[in-house]
Amino acid sequence: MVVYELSDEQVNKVFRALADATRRDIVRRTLSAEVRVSDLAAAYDMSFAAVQKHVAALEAAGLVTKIARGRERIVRGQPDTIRHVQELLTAYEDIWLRRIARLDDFLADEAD
Amino acid sequence: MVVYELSDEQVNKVFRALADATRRDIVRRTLSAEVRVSDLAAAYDMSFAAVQKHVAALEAAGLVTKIARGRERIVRGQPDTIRHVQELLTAYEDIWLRRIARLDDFLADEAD
DNA sequence: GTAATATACAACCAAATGGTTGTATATGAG
DNA sequence: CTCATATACAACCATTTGGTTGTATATTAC
Repeated sequence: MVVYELSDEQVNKVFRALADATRRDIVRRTLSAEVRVSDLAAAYDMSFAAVQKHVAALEAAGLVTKIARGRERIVRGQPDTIRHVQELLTAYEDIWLRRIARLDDFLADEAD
Repeated sequence: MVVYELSDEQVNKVFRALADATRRDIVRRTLSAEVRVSDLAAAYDMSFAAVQKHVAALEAAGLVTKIARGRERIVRGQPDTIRHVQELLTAYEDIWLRRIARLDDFLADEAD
């Protein structure tokens, strides 16, 4: 049920974006409510520009989108991308399960 | 059903480790079969030491384990850690779903 | 015992990352 | 119109990353 494949580079960006506690917190906040960039900036002990960069990284990864509302920018989390990563990890689990299945078959054959 | 919580730093390492196509490929290979470090090194167009570093990053993240067998090191994927990341992402989806539920409640109240 | 193999690890380097400050621009308030 | 607010973005810097080569050590093969 995958809508479109992400390129390796896109997948890199998504995982890279999630590899930072501040960015994960931004994703959490923007999934539960729409917030302005300055709301986010107020939440962390770093400069506005630093938070801006984190939001930009998340946006490039497709984990959030920014829409203009007057002079403000509303940041919204993108659950679709989260789901996409989950599907990717499920594919890894499937690889593992197939291996287990092969081992089971092997053991069953041995028992004959 | 989370067995133990991963620290922010551990989560960082896991996502960081997955943010590289070579490392994701190593995870795939080691999930479907046990391979030696040199088997992996033979698979990529980079030095043995570079592959060693990738394996070390995955090991630090808990995505693979290395066990000694004579002079060889057998690398095995760790599906538990994959599953842990999936659970983490499910928590994000839940945040989103709770938001949707709140919005639904709000709309239902409006309709009264 | 000697040679070959498998791995480990240090030192080095270029590029990317994650922060900073400073400046510019667009919008809203009075 | 003027001032304050919200954002954008460039330049800079220290640290980390992802690769390299070179050297050392442990195990296996002959």
